[in-house]
Amino acid sequence: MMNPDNPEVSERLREHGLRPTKARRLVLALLGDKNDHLNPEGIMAALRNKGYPMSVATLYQNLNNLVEAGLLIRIKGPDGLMRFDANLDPHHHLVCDTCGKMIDVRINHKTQIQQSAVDYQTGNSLSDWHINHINIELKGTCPDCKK
Amino acid sequence: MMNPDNPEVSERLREHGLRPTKARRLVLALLGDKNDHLNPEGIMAALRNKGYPMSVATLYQNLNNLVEAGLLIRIKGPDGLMRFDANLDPHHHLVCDTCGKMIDVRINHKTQIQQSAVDYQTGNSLSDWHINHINIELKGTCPDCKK
DNA sequence: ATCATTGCAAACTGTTTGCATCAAG
DNA sequence: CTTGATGCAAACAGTTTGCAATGAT
Repeated sequence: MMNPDNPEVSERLREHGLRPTKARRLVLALLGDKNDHLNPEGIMAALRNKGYPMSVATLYQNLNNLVEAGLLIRIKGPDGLMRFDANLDPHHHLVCDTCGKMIDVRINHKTQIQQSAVDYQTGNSLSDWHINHINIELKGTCPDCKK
Repeated sequence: MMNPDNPEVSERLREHGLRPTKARRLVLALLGDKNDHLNPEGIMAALRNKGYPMSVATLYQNLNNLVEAGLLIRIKGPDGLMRFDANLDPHHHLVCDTCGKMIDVRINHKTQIQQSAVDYQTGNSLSDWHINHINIELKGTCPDCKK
């Protein structure tokens, strides 16, 4: 993982109004370069393995802090558990039904999607709503699980 | 709600290999004609209001039975709680960020979406995956909350 | 009569909170 | 030194499970 002692990490935290404590630097450094969409348990396990155990309370508190500060995005995994994504650019996810792996994808058809969407029962357009976000989740089988 | 004593309800249950017990008929009848995407608590409340209280255990057991039997679809609400949908046709959802209302929408651009999707980091196509489901969630503000 | 279903209470899982100790500014 | 962060343990919410009583075929 990226070195949590890297001044850039502390910098980023301060820029977003958070004290650069050890716990935050560890979490941010771990998620910052990996793109694993870990859940809280996975984060704890990863940090424990690297010799930096952290209490559940601290982890959850800081995950909430980091999300509020805009340094992480909270997403829902296929199991319904929260996962955390350090990729802040708008993007979507492709999830493997078999192993749960989740990768980031880029999709460009937002406008068309929005235009083609109609109320399921009436068939009417949705122009009386104000749509501000489109979230696309692809599901399938990853290359490894296809074998 | 649709009459839970309607023979059609029992029929549907039997067709799907489930005994037409009172609990199942009530849940299926409630969700069958409404399109409210209720969560378990909401279902219990609705049934209680109508004079048919049901224990949590029974409700959850039966929701699982009905989903396994293919009579209901389990979806995740914006709050992360499960909700249940009796609309079995493929469709998507539009959720109000303010009040949580959730309506069904029809979207026709599956092929284009699938074709335009690329791995976020490599930019490569996803042809090494087998994609079998696309789930689109629109978020915004509903007509009532816009006022 | 048999076997599934109900419903209570207890277990469980993931997440949050209270509070005394500890660390950052 | 002051204020915020940590971590334990206890609380919490939603869901599941064990089991005796009950209901469906």
